[in-house]
Amino acid sequence: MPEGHSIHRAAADQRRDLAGDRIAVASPQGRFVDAARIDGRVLIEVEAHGKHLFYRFGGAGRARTPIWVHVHLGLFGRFRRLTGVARAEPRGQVRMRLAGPRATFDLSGPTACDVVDPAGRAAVLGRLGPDPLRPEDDGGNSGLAVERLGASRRPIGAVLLDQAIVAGVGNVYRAEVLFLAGVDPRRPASSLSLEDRTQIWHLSRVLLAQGVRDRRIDTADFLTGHAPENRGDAPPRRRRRGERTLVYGQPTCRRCDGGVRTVDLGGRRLYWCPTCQA
DNA sequence: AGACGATGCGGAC
DNA sequence: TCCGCCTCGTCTT
Repeated sequence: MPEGHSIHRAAADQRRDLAGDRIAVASPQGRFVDAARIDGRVLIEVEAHGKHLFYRFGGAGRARTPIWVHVHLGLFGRFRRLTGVARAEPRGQVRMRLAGPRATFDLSGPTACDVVDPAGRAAVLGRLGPDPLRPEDDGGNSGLAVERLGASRRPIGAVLLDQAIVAGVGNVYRAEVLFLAGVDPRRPASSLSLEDRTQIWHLSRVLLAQGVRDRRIDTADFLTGHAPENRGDAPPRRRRRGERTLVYGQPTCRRCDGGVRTVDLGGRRLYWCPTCQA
């Protein structure tokens, strides 16, 4: 699941259902050793930055410095939202359970789930480029993102996955963004025009926003003009697996029907259409 | 029942 | 550049 859209979706859900309440924090599986330090505090805020999630908890006793929990889902991490009778028994390996009066969220399989101090949080944020899903990054930093996208001679397909350049794009959205931009992922980033780089940033924003809104990646509508922003409030039709992307994981291109090419780039599989992305 | 792969990343070499 | 970690749904036997 987890590219930036999953993290922003989780932050919005948990902000809505948990923030402002006293939260019972536990680690049924036991590997979140610091759960007891957070248990019973009030959750003040949930922040998403790229693929990173931060929870700010209120002080306990004399402690004044904010205390944060940092979560990164990695490849396998996921949240389950539980309400009512379903809330009792954790299913599978649950690293962290956040239980408020209104809902419970179970976290399993994260790469990171740790208590950090403000300096620790700042260190993580310092490694991240602008996040297409953060409004202030689009307003104030889109120029920075567009500039960074062209600052390297590495292939644009590698640059777009670099969280220090743009924070939140993962392997699926990389393929889909470059496909819709009509850009060959092997091209050196520094050879792209300003228009290309601006378009890549813009598409990153629009496609990630689709994922937040629909709770899953489904870019098929962007080919037919039925993208979420044109759809009103109609709920998205649930497509079958394998029908939700234009090139990612596809044997043939959904636009021209030609063969999709793949190459392993840094251990990640990159998909593109050599005709539509010439 | 068991194998396999996945939307990620950091560290060792 | 490769390896290891994290978990679970899906596929194969």
